[in-house]
Amino acid sequence: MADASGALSIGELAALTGTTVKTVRFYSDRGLLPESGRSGGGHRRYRPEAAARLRAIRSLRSLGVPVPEIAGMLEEPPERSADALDSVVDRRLEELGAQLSALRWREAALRALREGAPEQRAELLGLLGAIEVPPSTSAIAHYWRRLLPPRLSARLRRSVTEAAVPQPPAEPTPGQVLAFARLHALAAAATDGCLATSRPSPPAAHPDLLYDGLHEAYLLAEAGRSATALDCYVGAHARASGVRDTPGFRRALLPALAAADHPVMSRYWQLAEQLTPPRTLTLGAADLRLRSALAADVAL
Amino acid sequence: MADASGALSIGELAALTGTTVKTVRFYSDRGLLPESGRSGGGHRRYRPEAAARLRAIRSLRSLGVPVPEIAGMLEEPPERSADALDSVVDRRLEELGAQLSALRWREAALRALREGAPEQRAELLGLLGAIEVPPSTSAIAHYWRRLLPPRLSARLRRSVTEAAVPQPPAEPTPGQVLAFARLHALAAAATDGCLATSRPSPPAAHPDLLYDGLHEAYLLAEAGRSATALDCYVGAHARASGVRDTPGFRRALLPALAAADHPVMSRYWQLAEQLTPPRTLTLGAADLRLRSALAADVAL
DNA sequence: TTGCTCCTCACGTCACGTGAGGTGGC
DNA sequence: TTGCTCCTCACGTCACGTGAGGTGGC
Repeated sequence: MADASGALSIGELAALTGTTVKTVRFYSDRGLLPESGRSGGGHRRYRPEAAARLRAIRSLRSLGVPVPEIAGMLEEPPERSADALDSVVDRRLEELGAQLSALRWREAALRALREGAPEQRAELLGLLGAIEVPPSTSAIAHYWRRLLPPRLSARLRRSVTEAAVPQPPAEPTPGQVLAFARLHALAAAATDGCLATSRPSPPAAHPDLLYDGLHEAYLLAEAGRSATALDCYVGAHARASGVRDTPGFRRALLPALAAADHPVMSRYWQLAEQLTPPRTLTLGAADLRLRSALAADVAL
Repeated sequence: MADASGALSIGELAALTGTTVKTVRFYSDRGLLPESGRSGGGHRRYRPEAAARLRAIRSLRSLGVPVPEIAGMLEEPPERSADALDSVVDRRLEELGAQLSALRWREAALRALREGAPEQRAELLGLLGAIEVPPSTSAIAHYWRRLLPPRLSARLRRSVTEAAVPQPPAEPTPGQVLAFARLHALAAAATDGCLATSRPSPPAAHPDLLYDGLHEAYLLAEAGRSATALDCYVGAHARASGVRDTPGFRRALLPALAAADHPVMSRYWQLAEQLTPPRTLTLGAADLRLRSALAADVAL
């Protein structure tokens, strides 16, 4: 029981707030909870206001705010305390967002592992273990940077890479985690292996002309403007080679594109599609669509 | 470089697998990664197979499997290893589920705090800090168990409590977290305060008859069978008092119910509704609907 | 005097990372 | 001999919980 002056012992304070003596001692030693003094025998004494302060500390702790941050907050003068709380809460929300996406990714990865056939497990474990949690696209982006023509401008190198590298979804399905892991493995193998020489398109004399034109063609194709898109697509290839778009060029273009194809690329786009939001074309799918349009056009 | 026999030094093994020497040493000391021996100077040596084992360990770690569990798995004989992996993965998925719901709850709680007006912050912090993360319904269930008539059978006590206590949602909105926190505070205040004597219904001579009948009436009301529901509702009250359902009883029932009302209860149901799935009636809403039906019936 | 509370170390948790201080191996 | 690798302690992380061994206070 509190004495006549209202001072509390550590046990009373703990009981009053539903914590433990050990916890109160811990905060006291860290300076979060000032003692009003010590008794003759060295026992801590607290003022009644300490209960409210302790409850506030415990509330913040239950929301995951670390002890040093709480200490910093409590040191602020009263007029700054609202702002201090705000910034602590905002920081916590950011951290929580990152933790949540990491856990969601892990959960989907574990499900992918469980859903796999027993004899696949070892392979799956290797694939899944090779990606970070949460995942990083840097290996895939690096793969693209090496794949693009060396003479491509930095601007196009950046924008093509951005368009070609799928973003890991915030709430991935097991299949998407697996697709991402396979993409990662594909990129890693190509980067430090012999496949680094494969190219998504035939070598072009003027890569900037080619990629700027392709970009426009893909946008037109996605917007459903097939005829204009095809002209733009062929025109880009023609300009890149320094020639004009003629029926003969169109006939020759198709086998030239097919010759530059690499099986790894179709695999890449197939995986990337699984990571792409619905109703959005990957670059690979857009290219494929334009090549069919070209084939139909040439066949006329 | 590995020597003629293929043995690896700790640094080679680390480089080969993309880990650090410190990490390899750690697993070695824990017995997860057997050394093939030591060199004259005490340097660890590893067989080439150690790389695959180390990669498997790192994969499992990246999925959050604790080191002792990995150690247990690796000690299993090969024919049990698939099962061992399964059970490790299942256990991890369970833990992850619990962690995810705790984090989602925390996130919503922090958002609720941020969305509140500055002058409310202290009160909100107190409310939110009083509930566990993830939340427990036990305080609210306890409130109900004390609230129900002492002579009610254990069966009905359980089923009424189950129906009256809302389940915390798996993906709560900030508003829902706040509603749950307020319910919790309401229950806690009533349990250890003077409000524990408030009753949701007038004292009944035969509480089992009353609650069984009310349960049926609520189900009928929820199914849209209003007329039958009203008869059932009034009948339950009549039987519980040992009388028959007459026009006079109906006229007297309405004020009797109103007299037994308590403002805390309407607050309770208002909060509970925010935690109830859409298109589902709370007991309170069902009761209210039946009382309006009774009022309309009496007014005829 | 008997319980109960309270005190101060010291250690454990989990998976390593970071030195310190010293040595092996090409 | 010079770098580089490797060795073994020992300590730090985070927020307490768990004793041990001793004492205050009614």
